[in-house]
Amino acid sequence: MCSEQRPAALGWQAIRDEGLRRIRAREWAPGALIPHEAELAAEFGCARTTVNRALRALAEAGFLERRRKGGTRVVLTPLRKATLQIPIIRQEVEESGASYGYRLISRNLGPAPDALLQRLALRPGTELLHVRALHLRDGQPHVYEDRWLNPSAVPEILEVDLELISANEWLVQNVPYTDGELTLSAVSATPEVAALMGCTPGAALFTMERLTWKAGAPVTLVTQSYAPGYRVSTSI
Amino acid sequence: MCSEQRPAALGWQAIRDEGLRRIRAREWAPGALIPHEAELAAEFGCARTTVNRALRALAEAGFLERRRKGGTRVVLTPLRKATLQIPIIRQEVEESGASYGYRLISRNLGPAPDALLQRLALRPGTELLHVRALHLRDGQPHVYEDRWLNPSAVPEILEVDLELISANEWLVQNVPYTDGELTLSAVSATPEVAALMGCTPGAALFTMERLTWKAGAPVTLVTQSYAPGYRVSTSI
DNA sequence: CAGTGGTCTAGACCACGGT
DNA sequence: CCGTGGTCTAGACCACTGT
Repeated sequence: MCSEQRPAALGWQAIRDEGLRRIRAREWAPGALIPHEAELAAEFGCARTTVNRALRALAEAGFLERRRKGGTRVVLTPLRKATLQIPIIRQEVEESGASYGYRLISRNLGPAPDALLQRLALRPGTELLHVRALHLRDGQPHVYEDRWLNPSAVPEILEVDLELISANEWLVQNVPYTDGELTLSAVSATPEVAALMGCTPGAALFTMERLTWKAGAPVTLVTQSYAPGYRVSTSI
Repeated sequence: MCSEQRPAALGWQAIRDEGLRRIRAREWAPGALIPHEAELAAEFGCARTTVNRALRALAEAGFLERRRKGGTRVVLTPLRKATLQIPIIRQEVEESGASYGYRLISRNLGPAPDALLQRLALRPGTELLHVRALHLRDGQPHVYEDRWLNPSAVPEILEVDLELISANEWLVQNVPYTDGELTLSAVSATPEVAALMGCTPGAALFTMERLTWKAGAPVTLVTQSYAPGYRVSTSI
């Protein structure tokens, strides 16, 4: 009946899945090169673009490593990746139906510790703005925040009334684009933090540290410690 | 000189950046619809495919929400996403130049607590394999692991000698594909765990809990608590 | 039903980076 | 140099879903 029958069109997801199967089955061995895009396109009977899309997805998921001219290799150590959403604390609190509050504890402009400046790649003696604050949830301490800001990267921050808006929100709304680094850890509450948070000294606090850069200059280093019992979930 | 001059070709990244700028500048207001792909393609003088690529990137990054027929909206709550790599403990240890060791603490097959079974959506009375183990780094306790396995999902696990290979590695190598859920928290070391880990009771332990599913059936629920001081970093 | 995003194609050019 | 992946194009058809 039909003379010019095309092979059933494979979607890029099908090709991705088949690639994943081959990786898992060791048909594509760890560390080994896999066929070129063109070759796979011929095998699967689709356009190279489609293969590209599939292999790109596998690379983003951490299964493959791709280099121009170098070809595509199966990653030796298949680290799984999880994407976790970094909440804006106010929104996270309000969306859970609780009321949000913010309390500034201290705000100081002055020379920062040398160890910190070294980490930020700043000259010794540079002045930073040091801000400590508490995020409240239904009036109870929810997150303790310790933040260093670099006025030479964001001079406007010195004019902001940090009693009214948290540095976090001001930055999100006013600093164009930042790349940075996120570090997660568990920290024991110091006596001082325990007093502020209303928890027992030594309690285990889930802690996120964010270091952000704007055009090569450090903008802020913030450490946020959540009240005991906080959990963050994501699907993998 | 040149008669048919094309406008300078914009890469999809440039369009993505311009889109991000408009979102940040509120030119595309939170919650509002943005122009169709075709419209933007006309504006930027490129193919719709290119616009699609850019908007898809912004959607994956969490700034936009897209629906067929519904159009593309700016997300109301711009949660930033971070992807973190879930290490295979053995590899993480060995790559840092340390030696890796694994010690099985206990292995019991029997009825599981009802609360746990409820969480796994299993019938009360179901038997699970309960495995506790220690991952060692240079002979020192590094991670305490408490794991529940569902033999009805992976019956082969009952035949595996868990003294020789950690359940984690066996699963990675033998269970085809799993989706699941990852939960991060900070936990205080119980006296028993502290004794096993060689740390002080109450110490803050960074803890990852993973619940994985295979075709609708729960495979394993594992809680891994890292020795004090552990940090996990990622770029954002 | 109709509008919007999702995807595929065939071809082309380019950028990177091993050899 | 030259092979490989990265990307763009113009057009097409499809899938989902709001009206």
